[in-house]
Amino acid sequence: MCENCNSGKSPVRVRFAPSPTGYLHVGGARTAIYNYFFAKHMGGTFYLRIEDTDRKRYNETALHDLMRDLKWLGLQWDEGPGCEGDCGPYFQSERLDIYHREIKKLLDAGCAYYCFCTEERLQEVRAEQEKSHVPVTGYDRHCRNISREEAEARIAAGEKAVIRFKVPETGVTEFDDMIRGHISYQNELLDDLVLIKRDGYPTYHFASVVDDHLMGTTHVLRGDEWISSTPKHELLYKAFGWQPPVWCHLPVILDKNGGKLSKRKGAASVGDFRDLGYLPETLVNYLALLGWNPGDDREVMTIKEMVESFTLERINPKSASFDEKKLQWMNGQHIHLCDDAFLKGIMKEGLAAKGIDLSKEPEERLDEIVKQLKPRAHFVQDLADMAVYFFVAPTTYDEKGAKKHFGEGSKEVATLVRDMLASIEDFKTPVIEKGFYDLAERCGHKVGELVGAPRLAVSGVTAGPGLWEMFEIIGKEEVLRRIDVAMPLMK
RNA sequence: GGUGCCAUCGUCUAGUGGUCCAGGACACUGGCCUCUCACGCCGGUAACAAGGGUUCGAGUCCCUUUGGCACUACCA
Repeated sequence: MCENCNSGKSPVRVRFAPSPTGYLHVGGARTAIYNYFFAKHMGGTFYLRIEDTDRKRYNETALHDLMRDLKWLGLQWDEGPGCEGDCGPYFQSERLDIYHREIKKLLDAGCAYYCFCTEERLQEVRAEQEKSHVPVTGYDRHCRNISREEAEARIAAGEKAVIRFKVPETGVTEFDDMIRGHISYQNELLDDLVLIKRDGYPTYHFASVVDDHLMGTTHVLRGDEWISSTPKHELLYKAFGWQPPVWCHLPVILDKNGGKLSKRKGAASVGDFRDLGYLPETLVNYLALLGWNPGDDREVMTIKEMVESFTLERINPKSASFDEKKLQWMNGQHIHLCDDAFLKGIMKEGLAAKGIDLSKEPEERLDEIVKQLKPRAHFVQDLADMAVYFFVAPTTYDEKGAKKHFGEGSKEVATLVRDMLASIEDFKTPVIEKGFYDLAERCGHKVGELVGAPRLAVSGVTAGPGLWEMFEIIGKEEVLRRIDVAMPLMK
């Protein structure tokens, strides 16, 4: 073990310590983001530790997805699974010998004891407490005074036991939280928590304290839900004679209505948002801003910029509501920030998935399409979705648009436009534009009255890039052909 | 029930006793740009939870109330 990891003036070492039981929730993702930002800002180490001590809930797929999602977000860990460092193993299930070694210290020091209470007895105690409305709840310390000798004899005789922490019955446990300040708990309200379970695995409380110390963790940035267990952890550090880390409890992320963000009600995991078409940069940026700000008015930022500005002092204690509208806006902003070549790649993939063959497409034509679509995209798949008609003629026409643009008189207008276009030799944007303006003047229409029907005929929809640009990209012959095809639908 | 945490526009937030009749962003909305839709630009609506203190002065400090959330497992 690397006892020297946390010796002396140790640089920052932080961790993300998920338990592989389900998908990576955005709340968990933000915890990872803050840990990552802090480590990188301080020039420290960000490590990943897998808290797989619950054998019933362990899920192999969850573990795989978790690491995939973290990498997708760009939060590559410096140490952890796949990047062994000096403090491994990074799976708690592989550290059982360590926990047993450490629990012995506590047992020897009289800070922990064996407990033989059955599940049933515990339930009865709990039920009794609930019924009588006693202010102090939790384990009644039934086995607290069984001597070490007696306990070991009973275990040798085949009895099963857990090991509990001997929490002081009086006094106050205090600690400082980086973002909430000073917090204190009366010890009498704390119960003797289980450290080692009946199956020999440690509980979260024990394993995380032992590992955080042994792995040299200097700052613990974790979810709010841990705040009420922190006095227990603090007491554990004290029992071991170890220096506790700097605590930093992060507020929760709520849904639009202030409730829990859950899959049932919509997107809640990193994977959900990826599937929806969000860029990882967007998600990281948005999540980071949910509870933190750089201290100035910047909002759309790159990961590099956020790392540079990140400080714990600027994290908010207040829980925040997730606003997908703003996320959407921000995705558009990040799409603007992407370079065209990258976006072209995404568009090509999307089009290929739609069965469109791009093998004969000149790259310059694809570049031009990306240029036109980029400011209009809010989701990554918008690029391919909006690009389809550049390659395939529409087979249907937007219903509302047809009502508006294929109505009385549209055939006449379309014919005029068609003939004008047919007469253009150099089918380029400025020439097409001039053609429209000249035609408008000639026939006494406004340009606006000339574009609706041709746009719908050629693209099938009413919204999109500038018509002249669109026509140039699609090309003269095809534009004329599409207008001809739609002509019978006009009146 | 107990304990703890939290509390500025609908939402994310700035604000660390005077420079705040509270600033920015999203959303909403009026307008500009314009061949459509976006983008962009200019404007508008909109908040210090309530009540007590402390202070010459409070969004900022203290107390109470209210509300929200978390924990109260041999799950994390």
